[in-house]
Amino acid sequence: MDLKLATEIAKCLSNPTRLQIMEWLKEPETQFPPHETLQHFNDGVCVTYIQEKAGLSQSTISTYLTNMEKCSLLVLTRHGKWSYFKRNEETLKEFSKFIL
Amino acid sequence: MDLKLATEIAKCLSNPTRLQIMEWLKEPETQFPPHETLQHFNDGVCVTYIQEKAGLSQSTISTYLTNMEKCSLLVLTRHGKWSYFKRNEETLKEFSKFIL
DNA sequence: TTTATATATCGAGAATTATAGATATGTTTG
DNA sequence: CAAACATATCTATAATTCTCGATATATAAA
Repeated sequence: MDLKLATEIAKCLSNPTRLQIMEWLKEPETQFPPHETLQHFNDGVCVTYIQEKAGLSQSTISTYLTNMEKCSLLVLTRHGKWSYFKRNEETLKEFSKFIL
Repeated sequence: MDLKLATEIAKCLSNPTRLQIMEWLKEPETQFPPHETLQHFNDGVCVTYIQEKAGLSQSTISTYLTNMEKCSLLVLTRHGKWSYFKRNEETLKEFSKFIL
């Protein structure tokens, strides 16, 4: 973890909606309805569910999630037409270690 | 630590200069010259030293530090005409706990 | 292979942040 | 008290971010 990456990560966390998404993704089972196709949350939550819960536009949430994935805060897994996002705990630990 | 405060903290950390200041303040002895009046770094580092090292204007650095203190990332102690800033490790730990 | 669905990307205007110079405030020193 | 020094605040402009609607892309269903 270097200064540049840590800055990008902090930028992602510096918006209430994005930070809230990170919190929601700690416990997808209690925060989101189950997915029809996937019977578990192993790969995270689809964009639509996150978008509906956040209440912002589809394009905004998609951009958020893409950027969060680019700095490795989130892991993206595609299944068919769906994109599932989950937290990358390793990055969060490294970021914590960097600032502490 | 709630979402609002955590967002403010992340905002402070989302700028390379501010994040760098937080890193410098981990080891003031190795990063800054000794202060003439204070013989230790117990209360942190004065604004001028930080400003000179960062290379931005006095007003910009003063604003940075004031905001970082407002969200309790830094602790301010005044001695005469000097303002000394040091890290608030407790806040950093709480922030880490919040995101992990 | 047309249509519907899910997500990504583009372009633009509004809102916020970055940063500086000028100036104000408070402290020390002559 | 006047001058010098350290820091804080004000004001303004440049740069960046926020956020959306429109549109593109990719997959699935009819």
